[in-house]
Amino acid sequence: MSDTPLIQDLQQEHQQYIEPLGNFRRTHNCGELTSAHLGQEVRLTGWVQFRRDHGGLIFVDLRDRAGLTQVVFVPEIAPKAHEKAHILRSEYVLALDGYVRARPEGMANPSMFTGEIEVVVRSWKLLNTSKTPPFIIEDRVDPGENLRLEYRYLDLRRPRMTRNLMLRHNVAQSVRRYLDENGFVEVETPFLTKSTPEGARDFLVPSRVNQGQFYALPQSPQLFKQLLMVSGLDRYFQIARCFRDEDLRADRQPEFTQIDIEMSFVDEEAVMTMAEGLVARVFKDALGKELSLPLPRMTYADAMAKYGVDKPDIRFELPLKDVTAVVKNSGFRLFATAPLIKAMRVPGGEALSRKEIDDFTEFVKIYGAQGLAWIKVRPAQNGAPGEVEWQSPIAKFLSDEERAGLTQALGLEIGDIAFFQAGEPGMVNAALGNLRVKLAEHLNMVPEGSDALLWVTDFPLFEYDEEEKRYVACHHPFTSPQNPDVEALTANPAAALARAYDLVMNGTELGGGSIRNHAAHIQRGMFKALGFTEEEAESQFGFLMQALEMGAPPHGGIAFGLDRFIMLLAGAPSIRDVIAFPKTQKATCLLTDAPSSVSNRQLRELGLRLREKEGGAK
RNA sequence: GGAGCGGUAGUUAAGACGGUUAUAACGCCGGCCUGUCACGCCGGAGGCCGAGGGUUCAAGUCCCUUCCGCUCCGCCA
Repeated sequence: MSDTPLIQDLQQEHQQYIEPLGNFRRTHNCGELTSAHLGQEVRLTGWVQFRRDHGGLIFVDLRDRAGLTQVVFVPEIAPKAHEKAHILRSEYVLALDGYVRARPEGMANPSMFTGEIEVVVRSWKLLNTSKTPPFIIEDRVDPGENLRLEYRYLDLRRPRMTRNLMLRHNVAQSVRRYLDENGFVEVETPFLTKSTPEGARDFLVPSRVNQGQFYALPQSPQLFKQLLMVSGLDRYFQIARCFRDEDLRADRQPEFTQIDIEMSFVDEEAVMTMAEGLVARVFKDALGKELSLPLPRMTYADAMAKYGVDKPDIRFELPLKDVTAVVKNSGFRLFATAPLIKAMRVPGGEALSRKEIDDFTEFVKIYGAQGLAWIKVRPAQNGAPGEVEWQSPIAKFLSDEERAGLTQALGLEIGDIAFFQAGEPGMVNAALGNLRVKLAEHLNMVPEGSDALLWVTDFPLFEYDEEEKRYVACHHPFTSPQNPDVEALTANPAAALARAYDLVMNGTELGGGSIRNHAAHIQRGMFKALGFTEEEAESQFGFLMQALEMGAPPHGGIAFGLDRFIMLLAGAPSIRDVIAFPKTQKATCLLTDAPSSVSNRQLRELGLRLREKEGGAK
């Protein structure tokens, strides 16, 4: 054993100083005192952020959720308070009495909101000690994600995280105010509900009372909000928790929150106008920013053609161009056989190094690309002024005519690079569409602090699922087709368009919605087109169709991903940073150690037995 | 299901070519310090290099297995 007292010993030794709160009432928080409060008697509570013990003077930065205030222990003014202050350590909790005074000439700290003043302590009490925290409670250093999640309550003490949660609160309140003012009624829908095979994997909850049967946690309140329209509620909203048992991402958690909205007697315009107003209100309330309305719109087809994705980031240009017609007959075999060839001109990209291009080539392989063809346009080495030279692995396959065609189609100029992708349309669009975003970041083409919102409309109604060998709903199966002719739907599902719309912000899908099928026969046609037998449709969604037959009004709605919205507003790199207690990528909670095994007794009550091999119950 | 990155002191990182006692900063502990504010100065403690196995005279470093965290593909109506 060493002579140094253990940290725990010190903390325990200090516990003798702990006093009860008693009838102490704070008068201010730690973020609000300024020169306007000079001379006032104040009482503060908070945590010790930093202690600067000068032997004589002792300074402490006291922190609560509102900010920091410097408090000072002065031996000449309060000798007892000063003497005891030597025990203070990081994250000790205290309550103090004192008065506000100006800091001496030239001692103000302009980087603190409360930097003009300090609180001179007259007396104080220790409310609790703290072990030395596993990491410094500060924005400056990011500890590892596992530590942050294991000690989430400390992570949330960090100003950045506290700010995110408060922003989230402000947005939620702003949403509630706007929707309330516009006649929306907040209704809670069940968490224990029915599993449906369409869409994401359900979280299942075994029923004790009905053994062998399961509830599902809702992927969204979709069906219930439609039923509320049949109820005549007219305008519904809910800030609703949703659950999807799918793999996680930086912007995806298994439980997340939607701002869920449904309206009766509306068309697309009415829903989109209302939704724009909501978003503008949030921008104003939470950020103090004006959003100019109406928001721009783009069809799905245009988005895919120009940006390769259905949620384009339009803060920068870099459009994709279809050059299939220009080069399909070239000597480059890949071009000759590809169903689609697209290219993207990058102004100034000629400066990209071989290494950078190799990295981008690796990047597009993620999306199934075989490689990445490119052309650099430079001044000719020993040609006449203005004459250009192409440096490119594929230039030798291109005729003069094809080169002229590309130059014109892409608007190529000296200093540019153009990237090409050829193959199946899905791969070509994914590869170039994602490369576009990657390049814009790499070349700093994304303007700081600018936000670009837009609507994407006219989505396809169906998409073909290669695995299941059938069409599935693009949005969800309750979305109304633009052409309600059920015969046409089943005859040519690929051509059908949906009355659906997505709101996109900076390349992220913020929300999406649609006008629903309120006529039962059209809803039946949808199920038929999706390959449901009448019996399947009846057993899974019979209750919906029965409701539609009981005077369902025309209705539609939208749902926003609250977490993603906050993430964008806060500029957070991960959705975990705007959720108080998120899960890891393996969907576990490091703080509580969930999920965990349960006793055999609990399993017996549910009528469940685990497979023998591994991971059985205790 | 798959690809990639990471795990070294309490924390953040360096060390990677196999070769003395494994570094640094911050934090922590002790002392000094009356205007600091990421206070300063002096001194000190702190390590199963994620875990297990292997190769070798010798492994933080090479090989295999495995656990944990992150990013991405698939998946997410």
